[in-house]
Amino acid sequence: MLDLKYIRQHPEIVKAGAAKKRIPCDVDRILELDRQVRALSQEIDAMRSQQKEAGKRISAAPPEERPALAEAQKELKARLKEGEARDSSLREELEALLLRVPNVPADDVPDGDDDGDNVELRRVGDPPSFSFAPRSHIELGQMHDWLDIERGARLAGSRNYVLKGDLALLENAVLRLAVDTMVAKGFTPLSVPTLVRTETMVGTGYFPGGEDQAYRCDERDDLCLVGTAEVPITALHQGEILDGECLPLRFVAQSTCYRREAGTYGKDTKGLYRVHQFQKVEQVILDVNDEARSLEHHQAILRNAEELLQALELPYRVVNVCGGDLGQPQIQKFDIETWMPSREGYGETHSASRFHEFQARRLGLRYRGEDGKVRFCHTLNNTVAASTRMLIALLENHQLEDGRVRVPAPLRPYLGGREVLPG
RNA sequence: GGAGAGGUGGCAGAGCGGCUGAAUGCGCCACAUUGCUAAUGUGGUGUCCCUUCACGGGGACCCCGGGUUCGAAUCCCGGCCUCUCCGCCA
Repeated sequence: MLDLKYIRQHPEIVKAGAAKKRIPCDVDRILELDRQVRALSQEIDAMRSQQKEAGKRISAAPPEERPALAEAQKELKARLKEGEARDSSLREELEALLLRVPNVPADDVPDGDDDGDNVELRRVGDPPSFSFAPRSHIELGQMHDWLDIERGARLAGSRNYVLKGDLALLENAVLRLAVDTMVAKGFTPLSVPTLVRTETMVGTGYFPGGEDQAYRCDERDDLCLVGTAEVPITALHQGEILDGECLPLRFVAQSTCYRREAGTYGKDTKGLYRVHQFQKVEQVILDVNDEARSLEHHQAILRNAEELLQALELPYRVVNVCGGDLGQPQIQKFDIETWMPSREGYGETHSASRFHEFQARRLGLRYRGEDGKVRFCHTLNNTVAASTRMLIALLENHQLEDGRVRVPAPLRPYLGGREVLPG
């Protein structure tokens, strides 16, 4: 959420930002409502002040005079009530609009309509050139009885799967490596709920707007399954005023991620690329309200992911996501796309975002600075490793001619020292 | 799931329906005093909105949302959460 004062002072910047993101946003209506709310609240405050004065006079008056004085206040009470009703309906409309105002993208976010306009920043590692016909992760999975998509679908519907044997172990190995790597960098490991209140989804910017992408409980429980651990981690300290001394907070958590993938029918229907449930290790940073530090963190969390990919010997590229492909909350986002031979291209595996105070403002996540002032935090996050897409990349990039798969060195300790799977 | 208790400022903990944005203690900050530290004394110590060039002024907030009342932290209803006991269970 943007500061209403900021919108009031810089309406053109907000409008231009929304246009760059291709997100419709009626800034003028917001400004109009803001004017009305402020004018009305002045009236209401004056009436309340009057009412308080009258209350004091009544309490000071002799008991026999009180009924008459109280009677005289009834008209004011009625007017106040009417004003408050108008006030709350205006505020309700204003709030609903404010929740949908997109964060203003950074200047170096490229212009563009969709992911086709994202700008490649760098490529690291060369896609493998095979001396044989490479197999897809699906073929490799079936060949070794590692992957059961038919039964996954029978259990849980389309876009579900079962990992078996060494592939199940490999999943755990990648996740553990990811967590351990981040802990070694000083991140605090968390184990967090994946079922959260709707309020938490709103606070992190997924709602309103992303309802179709989330699984929600029925009306008995006001709970949603998260699509990423970003949600519970970022919201961990919602509603708090943190001691500035304890910042930055760096967290890492592995969680199951649930995605409805509404509107993707017919897209990436085969294999593990687009599924309803997977495991992911996520890194989140909460820090003071400082642009320079935010930028540093953004580079750091991007680097953390790149280092992991390099250690796993996976070729990837980094793209600067364009305006039209950015979500509502982000200031800027860098995606990492890892080479996937079966796609004959790069597939998104990581997404590093910075939000400025957008999420913190919605969450009521603040801190007290050295000067004693209370400010909203800055938040950032990035993937460390998402299970299924990492498995695709590992199987397909490191496959051998006989269908076995080479295990990159950092994963071996988690697989009993094995250098090749199966084996 | 059944029965009870409770949610007040950084923490602990008072609070008759008006004089309570809130006693008191601890913590914290400033100043004073003392070789240093400790101890002691004095003062200060919430968040947010509107308004003002400024000094200042007005308002909201005692878990959240409704209600009663001229007036609610205080009474009533609903929700959320915590604790105790019983039941059930990984």
